[in-house]
Amino acid sequence: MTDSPQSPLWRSPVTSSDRLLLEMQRTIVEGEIASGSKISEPELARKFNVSRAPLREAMARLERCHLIERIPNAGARVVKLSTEGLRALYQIREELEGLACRLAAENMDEQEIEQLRGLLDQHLNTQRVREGESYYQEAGDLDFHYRIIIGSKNPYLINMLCDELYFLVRMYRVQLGMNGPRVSRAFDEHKAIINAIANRDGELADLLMRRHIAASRGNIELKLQQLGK
Amino acid sequence: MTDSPQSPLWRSPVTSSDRLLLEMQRTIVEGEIASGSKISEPELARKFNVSRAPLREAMARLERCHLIERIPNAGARVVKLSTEGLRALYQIREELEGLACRLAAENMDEQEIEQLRGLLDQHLNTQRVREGESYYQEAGDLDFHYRIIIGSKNPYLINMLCDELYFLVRMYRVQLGMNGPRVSRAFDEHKAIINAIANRDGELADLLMRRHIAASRGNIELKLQQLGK
DNA sequence: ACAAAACTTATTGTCGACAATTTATTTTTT
DNA sequence: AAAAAATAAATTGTCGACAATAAGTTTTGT
Repeated sequence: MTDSPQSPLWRSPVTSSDRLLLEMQRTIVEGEIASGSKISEPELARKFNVSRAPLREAMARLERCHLIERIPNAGARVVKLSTEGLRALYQIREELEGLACRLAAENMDEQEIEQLRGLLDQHLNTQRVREGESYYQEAGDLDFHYRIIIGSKNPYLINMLCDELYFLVRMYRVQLGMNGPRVSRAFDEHKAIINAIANRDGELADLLMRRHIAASRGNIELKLQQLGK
Repeated sequence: MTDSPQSPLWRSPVTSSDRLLLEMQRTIVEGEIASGSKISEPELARKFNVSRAPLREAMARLERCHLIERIPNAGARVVKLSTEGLRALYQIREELEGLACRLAAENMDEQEIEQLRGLLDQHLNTQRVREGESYYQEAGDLDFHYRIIIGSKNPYLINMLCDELYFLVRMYRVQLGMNGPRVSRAFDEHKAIINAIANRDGELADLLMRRHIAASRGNIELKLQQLGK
């Protein structure tokens, strides 16, 4: 129980179903397989040049991170994005990442905190160089959140957020094109959170992270409503 | 995304791996397969009279609810119970069930609340009849928590708590023999929580549930330390 | 006698084929 | 012609066998 080396995110993908999982996660998050479309096992098995055994194993893990939904004897579909789904997802995220911040303020060592600061500076630079490029912003933001979650040192929390929920979070952000004007504001919020953690003020870090995520949710929810649905 | 009919807890177990999952969950939680022992696929396949395909599917889902841990090409082991694990588990539980209470206060309809009250009365009776029988207390307590979680109406929350975390919770309680003197106190706490939900006071319900779970954790942690480890 | 390497054994991961179930199409009935 | 029943096609779930990897044992060398 000391650490959680189960998902292919934390170890190199040794087996064939590991590689499949990573590839399919990317494919679904990026929207290359349309949201809501049915998944044909024989078709995908041909496409990826594997048998159905590792494919089904990968699909079981895709279900685990809420990217597909399976019905026995009927098949699997890619999840549909919706405002209610986003709400439900971010309710959990607020709660769990708030907790992660509180625990990170207790459990992160000085070196980890310093690395976190470094990460923020680094992202500030790439952000200046590449104005408007949403990809870097996206990746940077995720790095930040991941490190804090890992800093909580709670294996279950790490597993739930990084291995399960975050793929859906990314899917919402990618498919709604998160290149908005929230860049610099998010940066300031990140900075404030780091300071709270460095001061070992878990309560404040918790509060700031909740607000940060709530703001992010509002942003995405707006986009979702603009797009008609 | 409206509801979550995926796990065999929410639909009747149609497939062979469904039945296997339910049986193995019970087996592990009750301790019939020793904590920490290795799981042999050929052996279990013979024991349950199935091929390895559905067995492996069931094992993938056992891993999801943290009852076993798998290492690629090396095999799977039943999880070991530990004080650190219990801590980590209950940290999450406090947070998520607190949230569940808050949401339940918003989203449960009058009928559900009434049923919840009925459940509590019913458990009071069986408890009086069968003094000291820990099984009924256990089942009753779980029923209570499950209903509130479902009352939150948040599919992700329901899935995470009922389908993933709660098996481990039960495993800790069962294997440490939770027949303690906390019976009547837990009953009063449950009553207070229901009242808060009925009054639509989500904040209070949240607080009371956190305390309730913290008390429960303290109880189990004590037992764990008594047993030497 | 101990350490390292080669070999043997056992377990896991993957494959192709078959059985069971669902979905789509055609046929029958009113 | 529309609805229902029967049939056909396709997809999912399961099986037994093989290949790849890891663990256990014996052999070899210093």
